[in-house]
Order: sequence, then C-alpha cells, then structure tokens
Amino acid sequence: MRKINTRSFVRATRWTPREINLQILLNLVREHEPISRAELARRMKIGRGMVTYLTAELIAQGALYEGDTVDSPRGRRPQMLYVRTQDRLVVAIDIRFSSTFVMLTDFSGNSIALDSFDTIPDREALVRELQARVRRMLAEHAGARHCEGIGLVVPGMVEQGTGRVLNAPQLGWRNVDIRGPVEAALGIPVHVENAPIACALARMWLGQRGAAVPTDFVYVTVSDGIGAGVVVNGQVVRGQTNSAGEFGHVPLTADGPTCLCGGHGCLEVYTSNLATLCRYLGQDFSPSTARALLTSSGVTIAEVVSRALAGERRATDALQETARHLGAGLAVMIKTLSPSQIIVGGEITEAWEQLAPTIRREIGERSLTDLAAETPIVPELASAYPRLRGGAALVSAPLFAAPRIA
Amino acid sequence: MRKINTRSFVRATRWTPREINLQILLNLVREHEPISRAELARRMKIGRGMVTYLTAELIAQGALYEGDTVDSPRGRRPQMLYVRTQDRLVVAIDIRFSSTFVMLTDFSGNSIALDSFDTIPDREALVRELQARVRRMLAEHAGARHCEGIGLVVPGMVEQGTGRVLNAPQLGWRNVDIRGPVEAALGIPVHVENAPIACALARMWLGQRGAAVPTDFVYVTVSDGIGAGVVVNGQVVRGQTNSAGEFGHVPLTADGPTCLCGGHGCLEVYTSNLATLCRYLGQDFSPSTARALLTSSGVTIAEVVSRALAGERRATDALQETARHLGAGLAVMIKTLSPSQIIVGGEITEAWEQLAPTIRREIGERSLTDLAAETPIVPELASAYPRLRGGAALVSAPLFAAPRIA
DNA sequence: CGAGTTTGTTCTTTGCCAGAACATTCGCGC
DNA sequence: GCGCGAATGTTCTGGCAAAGAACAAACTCG
Repeated sequence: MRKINTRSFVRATRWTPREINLQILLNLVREHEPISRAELARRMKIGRGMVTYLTAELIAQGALYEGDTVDSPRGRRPQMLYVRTQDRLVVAIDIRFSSTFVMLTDFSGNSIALDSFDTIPDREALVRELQARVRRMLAEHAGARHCEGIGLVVPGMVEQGTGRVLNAPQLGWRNVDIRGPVEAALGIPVHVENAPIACALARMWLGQRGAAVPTDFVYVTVSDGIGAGVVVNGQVVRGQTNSAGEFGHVPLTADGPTCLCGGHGCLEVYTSNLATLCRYLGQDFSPSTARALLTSSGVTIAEVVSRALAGERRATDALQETARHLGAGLAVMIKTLSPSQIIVGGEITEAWEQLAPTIRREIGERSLTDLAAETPIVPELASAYPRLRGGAALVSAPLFAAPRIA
Repeated sequence: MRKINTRSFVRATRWTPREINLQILLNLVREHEPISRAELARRMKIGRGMVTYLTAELIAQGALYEGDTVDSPRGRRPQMLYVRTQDRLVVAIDIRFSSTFVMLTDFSGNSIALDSFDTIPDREALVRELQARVRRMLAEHAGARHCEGIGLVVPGMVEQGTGRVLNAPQLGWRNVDIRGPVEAALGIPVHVENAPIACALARMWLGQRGAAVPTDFVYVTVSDGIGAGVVVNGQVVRGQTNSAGEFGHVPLTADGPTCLCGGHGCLEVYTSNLATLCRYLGQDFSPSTARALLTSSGVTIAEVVSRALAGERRATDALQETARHLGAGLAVMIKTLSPSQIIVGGEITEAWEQLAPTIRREIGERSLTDLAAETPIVPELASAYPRLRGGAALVSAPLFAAPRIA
C-alpha cells in the first residue's frame, strides 16, 4: 500500500500503459533471455500480437535485438530476443583515498578493460588525469561501440539529483561538484553515487540471470569506514538529507573509543580496516592518529588477511575481534530493517571462512526470532570490483527502472 | 528509481490510466476539499471534460459527493466536491495488556463513540465481549450509516496478508488468528496491524488537510516496550520477517541491564514506561520482575508524569533520565534512516516540554550533520488515541492507495 | 441587457489494448 | 511429396479512454 504524493505525482496519459508494458517486457527479456515472443505473451498474459507490437518498438529503440531461431519440439521455430547490452558501454570510475580505478564495462557490468592510478589530491588535476585515461581506454577498447555514460562512485554523501558530493571525508571533499567538470571534460553524461549505495545498486540491477533479486537487503562495506546501502521495497533508502544508512556510527557501547564523528563506541571504531589494523599492531585505535600510524608501519589490511589465512595467531585474533563487533552491528540492521539478506563487501571477506562462524554466533545471540537469526549474510569479494559494477549500474539501471507514475 | 519485480508484476491494461487518474483525483479532492472540477483540471493538467468524466465515476461509486456551489469573483459559480467519509464508518479496536479500547469513527478517523473494558485473557471470551460491545455501539450510534470495516491493533508482530498475530508478548499470543474469529462474530471485514505501524499509518493517511504529509518518517511508541513504525518512500517497512522497526532492542551499551529479549542495554530497558517507573521507585530495572513490582506499588506512568508536571523532583529526574536515553535511541534512527521527522507517542509526551530540550541535546551531540541534528521530533499525545486512529486508517487507507502496477 | 469570464458538459479525434483471423514454418505420417 | 496439426509470429478490426475543441450554463460588471 503506497501513498500517492499529490505534490509531485505523474498522471497517467494515453501512453502510460505502453510505457509500463514496455518496461515489464524489457525486464522479462533481461531475466529470461533468450526468450521468444510467444513465451513473453504467456508470461505477461497478453496476446502475441501485442508482443510483436511492443518488441518492434524496443528493437527500433535499440534496447532489444533478435537472435537466431532455435529448435522446438513441434511447430514454427521461435525467434529469440535479447537485451542489447554488449555493444553499449559504460565507464565506471571509483575514486578512493589512495587509488582511483577506471573500468570499461558493457551494460551488464561485464568488464572490458581496467585501469588504476594513485588518486591525485588536486581536483582539477584529477579530472585531467581521468579525461586522459578514459579517452585512451575508449580509443583502445571501444571500437565501434558507443559509451553511453559514466558512473562515478565516491566514498561519501551525494546529493540526489544534482550529483553534488556533500561530504567525502576520506577525499576531503565538501560540497564539491565533480559531475560538471567530468562531464565537460569528456562530453559523456555522468552519474555520481555514494559507494555503498552503488554496491547495493549493482546487486539489485546486475544480479545473475534467473537468480531471485532481493527487494529488501543491506550492502555493508567494510573499508576505512563502515558504510551501508539500504534497499527497501525495491528502492534505495536515501532519507531526507541523503544521509541514511550510516550504520557505521551507530554506537555499540556508550563508553567506547572516540570516533571521528565525535561519538563513542561507534561500530566503525571496532570494525573498520583501520581499527582491525591497529588491533593487529597492538595499538589502541584513535581515529585521528590511525592513518598516520598505518602509513608509517606499512602494513595493509590485505596483508593481515593473508597472514590470518596462513594461520598467524595475531592476525586471526585481530580479525575475530572485528567479526565479533561486526556481528553485533549486523544484528542492529536485522532488528531495525529485517532484510532478506545482508551482503558484506571489503578486503576482510577474503577470510570469510574464519569470520562467518563468529559473525553468525554473535547475530544468533542478539536475534529476536529464529527467522531473524537465520538472515543470510553473504560475502562479496573485492576481486569482483563491486564499486565499479555499481558505477556500471548507475548508467544502465535507469533503462530498466519502473516508470514513475502516480 | 524502482525495480520491477518480474515475479509479481501487474501489467498495464486499457483501464490502467483510468485507475491511476481516478486515484490521483480522489487524493487531490481529499487534500484540498472543497475543490471544484476546474481547479482539479488545473492541478492535474488535464481538460475539464476529463475531470467531469472521472468525477462522474467516483460519485457513482460513492467515493465523492457534490456539495453546494460557492461564490467566485466572476464567471460561473464552481460546484464543490468532497470525499464521502462522514457516513462511512469504521470500528477501531485497540487490544492492550490491561485495557481494550473500541472506537467508532468515520473514514477520516473522527471519533463518534468510544468504549473500553478490561482486557480478557481468554481469547474466546474476548471475542464474545468485542462482539457484544461492537454490536451495541453500532446499534446506538451508527444510525443509517454503514460500517465498512474493523481495524484491529495489537501490540505485536503481525503477518502481512493473513493478519495472523505472530508474536505479541504482552498478550501472550503466539501465532494467533484473531482476524478469523472477529470476522466470523461480526460479519465485517477485519484488518489487523501492529500498533506502531498503525500509528504511522494514521499519520500518513489521516493527516491534517493541507499539511505536508511526510513520506519518510518514524513513529516511535513509548509504552511498556518501545516500538517503531518506519515509513520509507511512502511505504511502510515490514522487512522479510515482519519484524522491521525493532529499535526497542537496539543496544545503547553492551553491558547494560538484561532485557527480556536476552540482550543487554537495549533502548527499551532504559526508556520504556516500566523502566521509567522502576527508576522513579528507586529500583533497578529487571524485565522479569518489573511488572509484578509495579502492580504491587500501584504507581502508574501517568501519575509519574503528572507529578513531574507538578514539579516533584524524583519524577522529573526519572523522566530526564528516560529522555536522555530516548535521545540516544532517536539518534540511531536518524543516522540509519535520515527521516524527515520522528513522531513520539506515549504517556510521557504529556511532559514534552520537560523532555524536549534533553532529547534535542542528546540528538545534537550524536548527529553527523547539522541538518540531521535538526530533524523535527514531534510529540503525539495519548489523548489523540493514535492507535485507534491507526485502526481507522487500516480500513480507509486502501481506498486512497496508489494502484499496484508494474 | 449584452459583453466578458469562468465553470461544466458534450462531442470528435487519436492512440493503444484486445482478440480474432491469418500467414508462416516446423514435425509427422501416409 | 503432400496434407495435417501445432506452434510462432503478423495483421486487422473493434472498443475504450485520453485529448482537446466546441458548446452550454451561470455569474459579474458596466
């Protein structure tokens, strides 16, 4: 049951049914390709004539294409339909504290080329560098294919609509327009999004064919901070001030270490990679000094994870402690949102086999119901480049989104 | 951007635009009544002819009615339209631990008659008592008007669709079908809902005319426990297992008092009315003994609140402590959901002037941004019977809800 | 009392869904 | 090789609702 917003509704016109049915058809093809017109007619419970009519428009638009006919037990051989994704390109850009990644993908998020460089603090220089690298990448790998958009992912709050980066502490950006300069430099439409939300969008829109796509889930990113992209009723939760999903600053205890946010005992001060590293080094976590300490020590989270996998006690202990607190944090998400699953991303997922039992136990101890305790917790490896896939989703998803009506 | 669920979509038919536009029109009349056809045409950006056509159907359905013509500076006098709510009745039932309330209202949630009795532990006897009281109430007050539904509100988890009460600890109900027996006893369709969600629905659907209706907010109920009804993107958040919104069991600190849920330091053990009362009596809170202690002492939360209003130091101190922890709890909601406002219901709101500064200060200390710190916190007095209004909303809201398409 | 203005109704046109009819293409059996 | 049945895909006609013009109604003002 959804309320109609009478201040910003979209009334139905004579073309509305067509818009809706075109989108349903496109999504059905996407999830069941290859699929014939007759099969689509059965699934949508409309006549085959209607399907011919609708597909003709989608083919003319370039959204679908016809493949070969295939064998069938009897009768005329059906002609299969596919979504045109392979020759429609996206450049996904992931700007992080230390490195910036650029990936060329198709509309399905399949990687074509990958590039990375040290993040340049000066913003104008960064845009120039991006311009050069994206142009080179397109020249070398695009061929005749067309790049239809750039999906830019940043570790921070992004204003919906304008694409303005409101606050990205790791980059030191406050109220920065990154979309404008990049769009001007490359002449391609740019979409900007917060990293955890982008990861969630990738899960929602670029999921495996045939896999049940969840409509209520949380994507938790464990890196220098803890972020979360929350999806409820098939839509991302942004909240009034674009700051929803800040589970990283939910306190686990009132008298814990001080966090950068000014609070005490935030989830983040126990479970971020910085916290895990400090623990590994035997140092108390202090948000102001952690970064300096770690650059001087030279140890990275990837190293701690691989040492834990190799069986080094100090590393496994540090990670177990992280897992304990992470479990407590995930329990809060389960209580407040009751998601159908939680996806965890970040370097520590490489050691998931060590972490999972501890996380599961902590959740079990804190769950209100047995069903809640069984909420699937799914790791996503950093090697799948979830942020970059999210960037691809930013560009390709609007093609498949439900039309905004009423 | 919303994803189309290809497993349970509703395709658009030839009548879909009509359905959508009828609902938009109905909602516009509701929020701007009295309103003329010409004004509706301007707001919907359609021709007046179309409005005549659509209103004719709504009038035939009995959803709208024509009022008198009114003066206008020049030209033909417009004929005003109204939503027919006054002669369409709802029986709202609120079953609580100690008392059960029955209210007869119209479709706008306006009270016509109110009745209450001690909650009967035996379920069959309770249903018989409800049957008798509802019948008497309808006989005495309904007149020629028709009761179109019963909205039943319970303090516990309710399964969407079946109306089954999965777990209501205060009533000792587990997996109870209350809808079936009441429907059978009275022959009127029954809708069952969890109390905090019902309160949120009342806010969303029975808000004041002309007032901006928020599409992202949280309704927090402070009573024997802490509950929350969460609305995101104009829809209630239920989650996978109908257990979303359990902010009452989010821990504020890891080593606090033990809660009934088995956790430690839950928001509920600091801020529920039981906790406040124990604090007032100078007793440590223990969930298992609290209820017995309070029945023996005979003090109620309403008394503590009135003593605080009278200036009794022990009472104001107890409430201030509650407000401090409640502020910490609300800060968690603001961080995770970024709502446009939080509504607080319960007896303690009578002392809101004492509580508000403390709550505001605690939220301010814990907010990530200035905007978040300014999130409006709005009290709703118990005298407004929010649960019963929620019961009314359960019946009347579906009439106004957006059609389910795509 | 007529001109001007606004409201509300009626009527025609246009576009899309719905469903029947038709064309196409295959396997199978004689 | 040819007819038949079956399934796919296309075309055509009908009906309904939106769009918008034309018209009727009702009021004010000079």
